[in-house]
Amino acid sequence: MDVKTLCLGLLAERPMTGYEIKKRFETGFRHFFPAGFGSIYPALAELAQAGLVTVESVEQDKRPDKKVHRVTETGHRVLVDELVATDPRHKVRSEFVALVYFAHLLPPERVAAVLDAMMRDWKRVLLDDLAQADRPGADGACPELTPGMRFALEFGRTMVSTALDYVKQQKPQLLRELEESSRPAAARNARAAE
Amino acid sequence: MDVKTLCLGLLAERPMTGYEIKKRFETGFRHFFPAGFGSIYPALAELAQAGLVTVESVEQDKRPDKKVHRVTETGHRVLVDELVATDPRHKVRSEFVALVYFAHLLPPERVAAVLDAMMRDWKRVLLDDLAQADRPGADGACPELTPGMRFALEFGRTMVSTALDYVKQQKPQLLRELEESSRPAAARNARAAE
DNA sequence: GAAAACATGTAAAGAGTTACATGATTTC
DNA sequence: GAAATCATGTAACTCTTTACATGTTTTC
Repeated sequence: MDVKTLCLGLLAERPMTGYEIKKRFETGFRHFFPAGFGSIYPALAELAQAGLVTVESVEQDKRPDKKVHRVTETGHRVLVDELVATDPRHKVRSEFVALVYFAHLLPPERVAAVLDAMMRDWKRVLLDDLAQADRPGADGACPELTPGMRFALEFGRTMVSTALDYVKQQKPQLLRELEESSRPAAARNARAAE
Repeated sequence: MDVKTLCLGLLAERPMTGYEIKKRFETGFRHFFPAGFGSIYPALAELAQAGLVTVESVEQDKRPDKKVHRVTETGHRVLVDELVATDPRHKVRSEFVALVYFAHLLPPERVAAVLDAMMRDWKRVLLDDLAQADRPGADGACPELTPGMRFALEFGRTMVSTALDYVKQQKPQLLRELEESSRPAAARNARAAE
């Protein structure tokens, strides 16, 4: 499954512009399928070329035309086929965890900064992105959430808060242990320098 | 950060062959940074060419030569620089959550199968991969775990079991709700067919 | 007799990220 | 005066995935 299929799925809810789709990816999608303009606009162009969506240009003054995309019948059929054929995978790629894994190679202050930065990020995701997604009428939200959407949203919240709690709780112990194992080395270095 | 840096970091523990590195990626790394032969072998070749590791060929009969990789002094410096400069990110890409998000477009049996497949997968990760990683002396495990490694491992366990628990707990409700919202449609269709 | 473990790689295709390119309006 | 919102896109780069290619030994 790629960004193209996700766009098609979002458009099945209601017609949208690329810009609106981007907003949907940010709120409530970011935590399980990140995508930016650089992948969304080309995806929409391909969908249009394949006849899976139609594009209607809406003029605006002092702005580029809005391009409203609508799923065609073929598009809907292709979407369902694609979804049925997709294997459920779940991949994590975390520079954060990798950095912690190699924490023994880093200065403890840097490790502390890494943990803090990640916690800040997750807090923002919880408060800004995921909190918005179920307010009907909120910007970038879906008018009415299906059971699957609620499941996905709640899954995201659960995972992000679990991650946040884990880091918050383990941080003091990690830093203590790192300093304990680096202090003897510092002592050795000091002796060697004499 | 890419597979190259991760390989360099693993080699900083002790010299290894590509095959051994692959095993390390499978046990205890898979949950936060997946990589296969297709990315590991080219990464090792690049590290060697850049002088960050040396390669020693060890003859074996009836098998291709083992190639043992060792980090050079330059390699170690480059590794630390790279780690210090890396921003902590944490990305999830989940076809699984996407499928659930679009569950209303799928037959409920398919949704049930998707949930079951994912739970099976996560159970295997917990029992096969993550369970091995801290047994010192176990195959593909690190001789002695640093505080950071323990943190990363426990983080993985926490996240995977949280995901598993969430799906296990929410599955009945999701399926019930999906069938409730599809049954009216079936009724409509039946009426329309008369 | 089949499957898994051991052991290395290449090549092409597919996908996503980042930076570039433009520009008015509104809000802080 | 700066930053965010609205609104579109392209192009180059980087990276990963998948399939190909080969072959023995050990375990079930």
